[in-house]
Amino acid sequence: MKIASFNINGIKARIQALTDWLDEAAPDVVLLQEIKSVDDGFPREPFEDRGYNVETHGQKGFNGVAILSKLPLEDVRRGLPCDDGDEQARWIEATVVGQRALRICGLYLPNGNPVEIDDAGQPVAGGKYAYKLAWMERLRQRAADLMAAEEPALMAGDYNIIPQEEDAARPDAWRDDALFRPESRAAFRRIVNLGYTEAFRARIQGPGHYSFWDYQAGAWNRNDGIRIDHVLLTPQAADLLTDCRIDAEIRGREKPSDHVPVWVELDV
DNA sequence: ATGACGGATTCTATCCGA
Repeated sequence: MKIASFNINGIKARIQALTDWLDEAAPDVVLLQEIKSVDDGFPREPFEDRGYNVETHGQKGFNGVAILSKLPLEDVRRGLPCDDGDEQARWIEATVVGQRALRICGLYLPNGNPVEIDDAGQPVAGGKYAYKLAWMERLRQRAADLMAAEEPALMAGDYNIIPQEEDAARPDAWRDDALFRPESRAAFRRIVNLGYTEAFRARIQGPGHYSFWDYQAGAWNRNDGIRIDHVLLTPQAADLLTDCRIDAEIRGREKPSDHVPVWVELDV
């Protein structure tokens, strides 16, 4: 089963690029981020015509996540638990019903910029950086519950985290950014250290592998990228991992997203 | 260099992203 994550930066603007990629890559499941659409405005037909079931968790203008699946989806849940009235649509999960049940979670982790830190080094309450770190703590709690279930499950999406220096072409340019700050990377490690396998690094080592290139300043042509889209696997899912790739080349096509898909193949 | 580029809504301006 081929499962992909793709931050498409606006579903309505990406119909052609997304359907072209779907026809070539033929993923069984796609976790989409930044659909930038309300549920009723999501263009379902191009995907249903290709045999995908569609589940969305959208909001007006920004954010929004969705699942496309050729297999049936059950027990769809929207939003992280204990979200305390979080209005931002950043989490959707469901069970893919195949020969073996697989729990899949799609996430769009907050960017967190600008970084606001007080004199004691604490994130300023109400700021975007504090929101990012609080969201990551809620994610950690959900990740711990998933781990405790001891079943095949994955959490994939735009984590807005550069895990290591090798995951940025110019790490020094990101040193004080919310994507690379020590607090952000530590929060990411607290999740991975619950026992998750970061699929890409389980398969491929070394620098030069990116999933995002800014639209500005010719970042793609200079390969000035960062790797911020990740797939985390429970041990029971990691046992099934046979491949993980980043489809970087589609960044050079017409009207691309600024992110590219990352996908895993699971022997299920 | 509080810039650029691109998508969306508030739409010939502004907000947001990374």
